Amino acid sequence: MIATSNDPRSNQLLAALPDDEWHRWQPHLEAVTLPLGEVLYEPGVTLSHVYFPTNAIVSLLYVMANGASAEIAVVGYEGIVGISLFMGGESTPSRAVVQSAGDGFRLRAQVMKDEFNRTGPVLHLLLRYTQALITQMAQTAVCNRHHSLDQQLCRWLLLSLDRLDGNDLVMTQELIANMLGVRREGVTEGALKLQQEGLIRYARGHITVLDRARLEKRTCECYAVVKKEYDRLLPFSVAS
Amino acid sequence: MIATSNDPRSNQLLAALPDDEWHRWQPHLEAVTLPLGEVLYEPGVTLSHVYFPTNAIVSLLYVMANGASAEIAVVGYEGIVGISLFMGGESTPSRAVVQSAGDGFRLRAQVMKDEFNRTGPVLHLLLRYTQALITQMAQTAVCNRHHSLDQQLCRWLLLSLDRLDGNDLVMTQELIANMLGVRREGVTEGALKLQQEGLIRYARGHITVLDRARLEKRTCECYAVVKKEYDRLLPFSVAS
DNA sequence: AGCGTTGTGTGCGCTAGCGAACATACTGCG
DNA sequence: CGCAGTATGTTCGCTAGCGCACACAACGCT
Repeated sequence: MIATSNDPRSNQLLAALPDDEWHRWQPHLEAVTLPLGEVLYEPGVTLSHVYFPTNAIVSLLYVMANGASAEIAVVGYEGIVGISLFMGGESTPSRAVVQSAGDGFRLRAQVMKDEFNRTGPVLHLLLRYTQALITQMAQTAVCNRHHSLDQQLCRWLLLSLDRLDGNDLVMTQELIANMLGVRREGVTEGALKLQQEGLIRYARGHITVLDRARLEKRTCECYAVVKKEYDRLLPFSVAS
Repeated sequence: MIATSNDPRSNQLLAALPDDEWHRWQPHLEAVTLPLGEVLYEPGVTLSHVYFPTNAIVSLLYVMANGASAEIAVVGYEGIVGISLFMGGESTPSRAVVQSAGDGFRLRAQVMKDEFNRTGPVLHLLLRYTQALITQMAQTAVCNRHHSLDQQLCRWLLLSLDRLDGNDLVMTQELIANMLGVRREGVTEGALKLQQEGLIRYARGHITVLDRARLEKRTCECYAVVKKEYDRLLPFSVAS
């Protein structure tokens, strides 16, 4: 479902642009590779670009004063990184980090803002996307409050999988722990159970999902809520 | 800082409108009283109005399948309830409930959308507000993950206090527990400590904050992050 | 005055997840 | 080949918060 070449239209927001907008944007789109761990923006820093991942995944993380962190939301080929640019704040208190290496495109801040301010269909597309992102954040808050590490791990795997081509993810338990804001040992335990029951297989930073359906059964309602809302707000949205 | 009469301009978004917008809006603004517990919108239901609280406070809550709940964000005289209307989704998976009785104004959905689509300064004002709200949600997620019930209680008291005139809030521990998504007994314990140390005084659904400064010392960084971001994005914003 | 309702206080056993320390085991590099 | 670094597995004691049960006190209604 994702084009394998690095086609800008692999990003579903770009793909959803009407033809005339698309032709205006195209010359400004700059292809970028997004290596694991790359920081696309830091808290409080004015953004220079917005990013449209194609086959990369970007985490929006909040890092606390003591270094502990928590993932707020995740953005893949269905979205855009840097909404604060058109929302008007120019920066946010969070950090955007590449969670799964891949490619994407970017647009200079000024170009993005100019396009947004033309207030055609692009505006409504981006705002609907933003609402979907808001839902994801809200659900993350709920999930952090009420659900078990095991459930959250499943949710996280599913959200990542939805944004990837295939069933493999390159990801250590340590990194997952950072995203979820839990201990690495907790992730190890959860992953072990999943592996023993045959839902996933993993080894040294490489995870393969074997039984997606059972992952969905094990996770909390949060995954479905978010998925449904993305589907509703962005009809072209995330494949599963 | 808040006008005592029910003046629409007590709502800071309405107050921030340029004169010509304001004059267009004024005839459409309908004064409403917002009693404790009133539900302004339900998950998935298309909004009929947006609400501008003046001296009421509205909680955005997510209620799970099993009835447990968690507050996602809180809106007072600095904001607007029903952003999904102009964000394009028309509804959200969450519920808006009056957390502190008071007054406000509302605008019919169509009027709001028409105004938004004129895409003047109103658009940018509302989007900046939305970004502030996003920050609050993100920080709620982080706080739910990493901070103690005691800290969250302080944060909650402060956020509520910022949206009220004076130092009193009408609020039972049971309701606070629903908002925070914790047990009522936990809130009782936390509140007891605060009372013993002279930070607050309370009795049967009525809480008085005695020492705001020490509350701020006891809470986690989340409160300050949110406050700072509101101040930055909405320069007129929340008094303290 | 009496009574149900509502709000708060307390105790108890239980569990998930934490923090820390340490044990493997695989992998890539010199 | 050997070694350093990285990823995962395991243990142990500890604490916050949960679920449950119940006591009590204040309020407000008849």
